[in-house]
Amino acid sequence: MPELIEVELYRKAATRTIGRTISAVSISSNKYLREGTSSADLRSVVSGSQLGNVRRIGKLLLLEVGTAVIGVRFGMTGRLIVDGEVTINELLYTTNEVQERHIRFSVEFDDGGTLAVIDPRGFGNVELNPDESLLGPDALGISEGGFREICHNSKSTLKALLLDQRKISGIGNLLCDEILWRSGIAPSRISRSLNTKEIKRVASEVKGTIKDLAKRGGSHMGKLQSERHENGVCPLDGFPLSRSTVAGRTSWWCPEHQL
DNA sequence: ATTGTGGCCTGCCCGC
DNA sequence: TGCGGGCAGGCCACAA
Repeated sequence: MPELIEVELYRKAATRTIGRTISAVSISSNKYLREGTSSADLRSVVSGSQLGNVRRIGKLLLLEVGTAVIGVRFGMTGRLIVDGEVTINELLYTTNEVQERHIRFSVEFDDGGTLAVIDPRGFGNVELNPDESLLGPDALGISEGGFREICHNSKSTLKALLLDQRKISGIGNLLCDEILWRSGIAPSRISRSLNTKEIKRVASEVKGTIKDLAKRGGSHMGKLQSERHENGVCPLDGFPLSRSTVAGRTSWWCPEHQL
């Protein structure tokens, strides 16, 4: 589950390749290219060019090459390998073993180095010049006022809102449950029903939780994570956790303190 | 505008 | 020992 935290680590690792000249790109299969991007386009844009800036919006990694931008989405099991070094050693719901057949995309540099995406399940994709305007503000940069406005304009549940990358980008299912748990808000709460105090709390926990989990080692290092299973109990009050599907996603939450 | 469902694809774990 | 089924969750297409 590469969420904002993991993709930020990928971005940092990718900065090591800024300024290098690209000698070749390869893609495992056209299936790994997003609809609208062809391998010929990709090749013509990058051949002989230098890698420019490396940016991130939410879970989307952006590699600038001349005037073009290569967007990389990591799906559930994608990891970045820079010069043979795997950026993250442990990811949930997948194998962490590096297998050649799982390399989906790679950029070779004329100095012999590489930047590659390894993604066992292949849910990720590569897109040329992705429409960045489709993504909401990055979760780490969201302001309280901005968050209040998003809440007031939404008829959906808070869980659906936090996971909606068009409204706020970077939060995945695990981060989401942890944020809600720390905020004391049930996932099924309608966003518009939050009072000023609650909005303040959630806005603060969005940033606080991401920063804290980054320190703890990743999206899967939340305090709730170890109890996200049958018969799990709330680490805060010991109450049995509830499991339900909200916004189409498995949600674990404490009915005692999340209201 | 929002929700639900199914699909993509692989690995892991469980029960038989 | 091995096989099948269920499940994990990011993201998209589609239907309602």
